[in-house]
Amino acid sequence: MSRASDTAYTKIRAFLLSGDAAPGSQLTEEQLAEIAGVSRTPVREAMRRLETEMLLVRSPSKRIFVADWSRDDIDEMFTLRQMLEGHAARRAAKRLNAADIERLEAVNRELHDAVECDPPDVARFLDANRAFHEIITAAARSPRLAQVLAQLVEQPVVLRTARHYSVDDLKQSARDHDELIAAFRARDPLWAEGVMGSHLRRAFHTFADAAESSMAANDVRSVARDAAE
Amino acid sequence: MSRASDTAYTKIRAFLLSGDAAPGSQLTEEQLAEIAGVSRTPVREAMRRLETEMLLVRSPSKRIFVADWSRDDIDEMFTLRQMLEGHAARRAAKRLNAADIERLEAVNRELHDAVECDPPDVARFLDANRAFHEIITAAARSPRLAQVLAQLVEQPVVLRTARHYSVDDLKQSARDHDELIAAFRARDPLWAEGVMGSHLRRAFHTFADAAESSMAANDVRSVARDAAE
DNA sequence: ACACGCACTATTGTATACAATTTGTGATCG
DNA sequence: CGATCACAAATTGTATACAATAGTGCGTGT
Repeated sequence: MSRASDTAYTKIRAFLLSGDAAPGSQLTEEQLAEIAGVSRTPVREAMRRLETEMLLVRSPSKRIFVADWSRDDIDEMFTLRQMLEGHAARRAAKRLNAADIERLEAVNRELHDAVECDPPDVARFLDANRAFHEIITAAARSPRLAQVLAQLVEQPVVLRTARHYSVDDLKQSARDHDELIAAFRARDPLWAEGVMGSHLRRAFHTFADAAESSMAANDVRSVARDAAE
Repeated sequence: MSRASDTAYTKIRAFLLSGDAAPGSQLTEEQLAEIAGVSRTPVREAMRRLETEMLLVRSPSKRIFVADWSRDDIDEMFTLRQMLEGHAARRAAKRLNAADIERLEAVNRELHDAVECDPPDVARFLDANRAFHEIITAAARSPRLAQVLAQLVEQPVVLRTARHYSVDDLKQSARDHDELIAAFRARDPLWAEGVMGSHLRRAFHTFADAAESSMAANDVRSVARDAAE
């Protein structure tokens, strides 16, 4: 993270996830430069990245605002992820070798541990979860697919989702991973795709249910603030 | 196109498609700045965009090279497009209104005209084709889907593909569009998805066949140069 | 009172100079 | 002869100053 533009990216991203950034509010390059502690030049590069990740949006007159996702946006995100990660799982099933599966199991043991300790360690869960999905994406051996997915898997959403998980949800998530590994061992692409699909779709509903019960209006703003505490 | 960074984007892109840029060759920011006639700052922004579109590639040491697509890359691109545009067609079938369909028909009449005149007007065909697909993508009403697709539909590939089209291929393409419109009129999502799928998959094979027969090695370089004349 | 326009402010866009990093080259030593 | 280190050249990265543009508010004329 030595490069200033990477520093800027990381810090601005952290700022956007911290909850101090109200969705829909305007930001200026200078503000962000101050937050990141670098000049505007690297900030602009970081902004481009955050824009393609849709964490920031630009008005027609080039001013920048904190993204404000509707429930439909989140739905669409999970739908696309299901389609693309399902495809990744299908390809991975044909390509994963014994060593890869070994790594998946190691990561998933870590994930189980994070869930079963008391209290569950959500940060560790998230790390292991991300590693797990990344191994599968990498095994699909499709650079474009990997790139598109990276752009689509907004960690803020994953984070918010995980915060709404009950212990049972977390355990079910770990069991999904177990079953995925089984599908990979069997080299069964359709099994893998199916498990991945229900895994992600359930995640969406966990999020949507929690969001609905914890907010008044039909958007996710209050959830964002809630999750950020 | 007043902004220098947009100018840079357009000009560099044109340069990359012109064939003067040998795939795999290194470029420097300064060279590109000269080509675009602006300073390095806007060039860097343009480069970021071209990088996410995978027209440019960066080495680990941050040097930039003209992208060099393998046959597998192209295959993967069409596969992802089929998946995502199929999804778009499915959604569009449920959302297109009478006016939208009217516009689709107008664009497709234009496309038919471009094909049926002698000799066929490939540039007009490409314009109409792009417009047609964009109407459908827009009708899917999914900003993320639209963004991902825009990134995936590399015009260079579409261009190369179209250059290999015979008159019959062009006519079949126009007929596919006719059938898509019929599916939309019937509001049948699965019909629309199916037609879109075969439409794109056939395009891939037209490209792959032509590429194979017109080159010695197992890559697309010679095709790229050929298409660029 | 309201619309219009004009100046002023805030913000983004571009160029350039300089710093940091990487790569290439050649001399020196084993 | 080959490896390695040091230094030079090429390239990318960052900061800053200035230019262009969009938004804001105030004053004036009707």
